[in-house]
Amino acid sequence: MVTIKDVALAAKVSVATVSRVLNKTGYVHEDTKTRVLKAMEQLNYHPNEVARSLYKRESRLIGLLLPDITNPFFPQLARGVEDEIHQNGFRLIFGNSDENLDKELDYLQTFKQNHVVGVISATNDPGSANYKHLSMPIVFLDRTGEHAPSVFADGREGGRIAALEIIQRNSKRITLMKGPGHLQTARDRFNGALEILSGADVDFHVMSTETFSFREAQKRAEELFSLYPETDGVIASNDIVATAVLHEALKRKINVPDDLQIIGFDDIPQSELLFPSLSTIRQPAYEMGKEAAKLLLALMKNENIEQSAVQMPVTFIERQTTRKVDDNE
Amino acid sequence: MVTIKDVALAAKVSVATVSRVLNKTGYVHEDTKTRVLKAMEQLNYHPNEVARSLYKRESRLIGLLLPDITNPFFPQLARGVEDEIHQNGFRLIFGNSDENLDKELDYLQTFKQNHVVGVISATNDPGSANYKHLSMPIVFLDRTGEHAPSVFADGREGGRIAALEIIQRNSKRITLMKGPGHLQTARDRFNGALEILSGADVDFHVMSTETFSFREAQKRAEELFSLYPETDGVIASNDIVATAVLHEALKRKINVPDDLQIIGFDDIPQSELLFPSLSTIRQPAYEMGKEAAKLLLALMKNENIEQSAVQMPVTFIERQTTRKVDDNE
DNA sequence: TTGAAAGCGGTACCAT
DNA sequence: ATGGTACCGCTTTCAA
Repeated sequence: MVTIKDVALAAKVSVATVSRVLNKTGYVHEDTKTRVLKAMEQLNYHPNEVARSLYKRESRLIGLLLPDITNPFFPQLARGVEDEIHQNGFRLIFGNSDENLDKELDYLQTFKQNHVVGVISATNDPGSANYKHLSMPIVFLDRTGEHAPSVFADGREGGRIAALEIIQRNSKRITLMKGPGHLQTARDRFNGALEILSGADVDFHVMSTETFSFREAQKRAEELFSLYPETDGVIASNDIVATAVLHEALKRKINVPDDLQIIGFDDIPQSELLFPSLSTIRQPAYEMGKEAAKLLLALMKNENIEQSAVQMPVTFIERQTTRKVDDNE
Repeated sequence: MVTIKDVALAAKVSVATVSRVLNKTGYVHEDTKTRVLKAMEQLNYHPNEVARSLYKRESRLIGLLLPDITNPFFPQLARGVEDEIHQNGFRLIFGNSDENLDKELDYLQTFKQNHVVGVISATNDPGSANYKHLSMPIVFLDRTGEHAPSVFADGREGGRIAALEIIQRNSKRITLMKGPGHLQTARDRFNGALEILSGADVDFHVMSTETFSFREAQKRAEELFSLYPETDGVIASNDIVATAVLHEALKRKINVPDDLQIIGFDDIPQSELLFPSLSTIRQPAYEMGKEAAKLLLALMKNENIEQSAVQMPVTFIERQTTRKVDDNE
């Protein structure tokens, strides 16, 4: 491995000088700078980040903690984060936490041990002790943060929009699926929808799903249609659940969207690929990842950011599981 | 930050001794060992990985390079890798290469600068100069490696199986979609299917897709049905393309699987969620990730591994886009 | 069985 | 404008 010493030798200067041109700090004569640069070039020198990190007590690494990259909502987030930090010369240490606080703590620990300069976490529990005494900037992603820096979508508004749109399209007996109670984001969207439904002239009932797994959603979907066969509109807690409902409806030869409308939440990539394609409330996942990265980068430079909770807008994506809205209304 | 020095002070020993108990190396008296351990405990000491890495010239980090985590095939791979290395105390530096050799090189470079102990790469071009003089163990993932360590699925066999299964189920006029020519894996599965089709009593024609994007696949699917309306079986180059074909077929009210059978490739998670759910050739992505990690770990310990190209089996996943095979045949 | 000290590859202070 | 050198936190000889 070629070190700063080799470069110094080749350029006939001291390591201090090489360090100066490397970091563009302090005075260094144009000519010697050229010599040094040439030496670096010839030797194909790349500074050892580990040595740097040791002295400066900070690396060019950022920690990213996601519940499970295998869940289709998260890759978009991850990609947004990566694209943004990569531009700024940072790299990612990545881990899946499985919503497990011990695993989270373990990762946070190794992040620290590796001198990461900041972390982005999509934990369910931003209030956990894990984050209390974290001695570095952190931003929470996809989690409503009370006081901590965070980036999240406006779930409550999303819930409202979903309810409004389905009502506007004349569903009268609506089933509102409630996602896992321990997820703030799921609660928000549920409450938003509930708010509108309670104030509208429609019948509705609520059905809970404890996870976002397709398997469980399938079971609940079966129950839905046997218990409430009169349902003509479903507001699902996310796109996975909506997919399960659609699946079951098609299996029962229910006409979607004519006899049953379905609205999902998230707009994961495959929602568009379903047939009929899924109408849903879109969270701008990629952009959220980017925003979180931007916020973290800002936090790293400047201790006091004014706007440290950024709420991203959600939008209704009209596809084929909802009817066209009647112009005459 | 609490350092080894603090521990030494608290335990009234030298840093050397602390280091010894930390690494379980050399002699150290039971009693002093206990004292040291207690001091670590009390101070909540965690060794600085950066300092370690600097001295030893190797970290506990592994580099993972994927084309694009946003492509639904890759998260499974990533998860498999992570689970395996995590168990062994390693962590991941992760990057998306976008199949771009410069980005790849850039990542490989920063991996090195951070003292990663090995890399796992799903590059399209294992032969690239990028990997020629890489001074650390590497395993290629999802890429047929000629001589380098690699883990990949048996694409050729997958192609054969797809053709066999669709023929067995009585498709007579088959369209074989050919994936991007620059991807070895796509070529393999194509050639496997071609091998069987050419030897069978069926009509077939070949259609190329240059990417695996859903957009392009949609266009090609439209063309497929307008140019070859008599097609009664499609072997797609992967599940994304298969999904587009299914989409278009349903749009045209073609009865799947009665009048048209479709077989995909990969078995990405959403293939099961389609309606009708997609019959496909499954690559065990999660297991492939795990295998790659295992292989890398082995490579790191032992220079000479006998079996360094591990080929994983593919399986036909019978779902709803293929007909039941007739028992009487 | 333990400790002193050199060294990993940089950075930054202090001289000159 | 440049060089010498202490230091970042740990590991590993070497001596005691």
